Amino acid sequence: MESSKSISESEWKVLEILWDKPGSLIGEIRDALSGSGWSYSTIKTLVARLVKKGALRAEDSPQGKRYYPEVDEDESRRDETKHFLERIYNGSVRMLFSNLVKGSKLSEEEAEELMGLIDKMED
Amino acid sequence: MESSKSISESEWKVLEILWDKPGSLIGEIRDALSGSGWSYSTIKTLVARLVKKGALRAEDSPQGKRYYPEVDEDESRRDETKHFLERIYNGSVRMLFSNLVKGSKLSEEEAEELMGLIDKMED
DNA sequence: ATCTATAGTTTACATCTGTAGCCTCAATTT
DNA sequence: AAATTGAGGCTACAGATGTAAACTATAGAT
Repeated sequence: MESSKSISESEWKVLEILWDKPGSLIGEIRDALSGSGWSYSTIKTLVARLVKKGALRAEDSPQGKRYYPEVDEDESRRDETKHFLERIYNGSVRMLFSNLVKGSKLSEEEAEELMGLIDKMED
Repeated sequence: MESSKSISESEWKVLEILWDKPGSLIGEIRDALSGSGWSYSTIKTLVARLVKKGALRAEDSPQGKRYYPEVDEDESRRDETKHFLERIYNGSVRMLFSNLVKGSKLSEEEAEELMGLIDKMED
């Protein structure tokens, strides 16, 4: 697959909008991001960077450019997840959940059960 | 707790060594990171940045400075995890799980069960 | 005593990220 | 028509990050 460049946290938020409504115009993206606190300029920059990185495709239309995701949502999430797991939990889902379980309201038995299922899930 | 500055991916690898062997000397850190491909200079820079960020404490000793983590391992992992979940899964462990379970060997019932436990675990 | 490897400190430098302004052209409003 | 607003493209600029060299002070090797 296309060795996609890494997507920054801010860019990700923009991408999410396009995953939700592919083909949005820049104005629609801006509307969806009202409340983000970003200036219109910032939003344009983020969109431009995503296009440059190949994560979005811009297509001309009578209403202006329409933007489409070029990367798959689930796959992108999986990539991010994998990277995160490597980074923080040495790639182990078990370690992740064992950490999450600490401070949760699960009983000892439930925790045991959860971990058992996780083990079954992992390769 | 001190609102600790964010720790970069490279810095994290250094921190892990100190979590494993608190009080290590710079040379021991370097040894632990042979194989990382980093130059000694780079390693020194990373350690210095961690000290500056308050994630490590340097303590003089007859053998040279010994470095100690000033941030808790589990807590740091939890912070990173929380941030990751917000970023990618809208803060939902459930959503993360639903992504992870795709392509796993769990049966439908097991998946259900896991899901139940996860729901119980979340706030 | 001298040389050398290591530790400690400072500086460097390109890229990425967050955040935005400026300029121009076209459409819409007054 | 003049003024305002939005789209597109280019430029900016500081802080974070990856990666490391340079310089200095030392302590151990010869």
